[in-house]
Amino acid sequence: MAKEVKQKSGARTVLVSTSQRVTSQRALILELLRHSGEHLDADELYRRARKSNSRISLSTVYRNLQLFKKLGLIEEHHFDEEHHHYEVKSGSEHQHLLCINCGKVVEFAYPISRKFSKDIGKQYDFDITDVEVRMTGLCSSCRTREKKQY
Amino acid sequence: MAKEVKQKSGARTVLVSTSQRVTSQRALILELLRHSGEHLDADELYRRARKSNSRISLSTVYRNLQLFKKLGLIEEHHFDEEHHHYEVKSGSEHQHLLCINCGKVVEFAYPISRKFSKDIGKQYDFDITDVEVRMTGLCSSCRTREKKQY
DNA sequence: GTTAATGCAAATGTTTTGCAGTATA
DNA sequence: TATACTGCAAAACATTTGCATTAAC
Repeated sequence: MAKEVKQKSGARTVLVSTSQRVTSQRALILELLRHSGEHLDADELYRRARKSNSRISLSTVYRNLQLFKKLGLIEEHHFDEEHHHYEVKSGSEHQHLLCINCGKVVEFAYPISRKFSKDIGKQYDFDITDVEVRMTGLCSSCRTREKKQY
Repeated sequence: MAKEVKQKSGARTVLVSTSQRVTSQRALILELLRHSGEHLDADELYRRARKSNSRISLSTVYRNLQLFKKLGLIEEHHFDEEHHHYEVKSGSEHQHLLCINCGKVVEFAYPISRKFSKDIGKQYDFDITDVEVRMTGLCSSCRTREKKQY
């Protein structure tokens, strides 16, 4: 199991220790994920990466996102039905609040989840490794112009 | 906003009241969703539907799943990255426990979520309509043959 | 120098769409 | 009978893969 790593140098360590190569593309993708507060999808990441490296390919982005996920460097979220979104693992548990209208994502801390997951795990005989809480609704700005159209 | 409907006749009412037609395909799809305890994906639903109606098309399945979702008759889940899974709305809050190895899904009740979502909603000025808790881990049977391969 | 990683293009798999025909209201 | 719904085939979309080239070790 890959250990949790949060720092730039940490990511390098993980790559080296699992005998993967530290390429400029990997460094760039991690850099972009780390510095954007948002949750990026593969395509957005690709678009931004091209600004620094115009020859980078979308498959490289996909391949490395998979790798980083496997190594535990990033987390994957399924906010909407279209794309996956990625963010670097922060270490601290955090959950998501999602506006169904504008798609805004807010993170919040949910400290009880640890005790709670222990209980549920015991009850159903599951060895729980991850808890995700997602709340959806209308954010304040969308609420003011209160029209949800289908 | 569509009102919550749980019964067969209820679904018909919703369709009629929104001036949609009650077709045999729609009845069949709802029937299948209602009677399988599992969370089906579009393709599985299609496969099962063909047993009763061999001429039904996959696009009809997709189109109607979208419609039912919009009408609030069913819920959509993104358990894995490949497909969406659907289940009829039960009314009662329930959350999911997911085995990362075999994909088994267990539902459990999480009663605190209502109070909790109220707090979070107030804090971030969100009007929260839906809470989803998803825990992932290893189920007991997968745990016994403890090999997670990548 | 070896071998893993890349870029490209082509393939895959899921979901959507246009349109002519069919069935519901 | 009017028109919403269906089935089909083709399109669109995200994601993956094969392979020759390039770069990290």
